[in-house]
Amino acid sequence: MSPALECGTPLAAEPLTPGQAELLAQRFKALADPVRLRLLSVIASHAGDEACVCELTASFPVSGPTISHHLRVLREAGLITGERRGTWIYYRVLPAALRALAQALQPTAGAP
Amino acid sequence: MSPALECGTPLAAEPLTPGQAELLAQRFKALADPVRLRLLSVIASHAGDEACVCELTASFPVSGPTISHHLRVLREAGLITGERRGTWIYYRVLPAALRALAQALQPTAGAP
DNA sequence: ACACTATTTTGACAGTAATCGAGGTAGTAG
DNA sequence: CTACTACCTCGATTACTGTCAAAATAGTGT
Repeated sequence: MSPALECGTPLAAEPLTPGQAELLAQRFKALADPVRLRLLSVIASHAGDEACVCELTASFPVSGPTISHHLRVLREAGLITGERRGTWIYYRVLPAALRALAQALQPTAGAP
Repeated sequence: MSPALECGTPLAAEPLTPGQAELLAQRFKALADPVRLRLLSVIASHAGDEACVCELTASFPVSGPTISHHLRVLREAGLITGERRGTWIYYRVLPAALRALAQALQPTAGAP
């Protein structure tokens, strides 16, 4: 899923096409939840740049299935990736995806 | 509303507090809609860095009230500001707000 | 094969958000 | 004051999203 991560369009340079807007909105929608933002930041700031689901579940006042749901949303948005090692599944963030979104928000990235 | 725009916390540096996450999510939620993203980009890339509502309404396949609704969401998220001049109301983006959000996404802004 | 743990999937429910039409407010012009 | 334009607010409808409990899947160990 999400073949190309190309959200590099600087929002303020020229009007987004409906397609670009749809794609960007999909990514931002994944960020538009406090639990998901915290999940992202916990994973990103964790030692080894990855975290096991069990650690995440323990850090939030929501049920396991809910954590799983949010991880899936983040995964399908191309913001994180998960890898199974034995009993546990470890998630890590994809920095390029975050960087691409940050770039899209940059006000007139290369304007004179 | 939204007294301080301080979203400068770099998501990946350390786990967000629930409060920070709530605040950030609120802003990202405003960006999580294709119409709003396009409104933002049309305004930002418009000559004079501002656009009249009538121009916006004409550029989208949605009704006037819907545009008005989206502009209100963007306004209440602190991303744009509107000013009445005679019959027309002109909106412009607040670049600092976008920059703050971009910064929050920067992966480990100043990590060694 | 069985029991046990870790994680996801499924199904249901409640709350929220996008959209529109109808009606209201503000400003301009005659 | 009336008519007209630009924009907003209100109320209703429809669609989506976050959440949980229950059940399914995957792996480990006995």
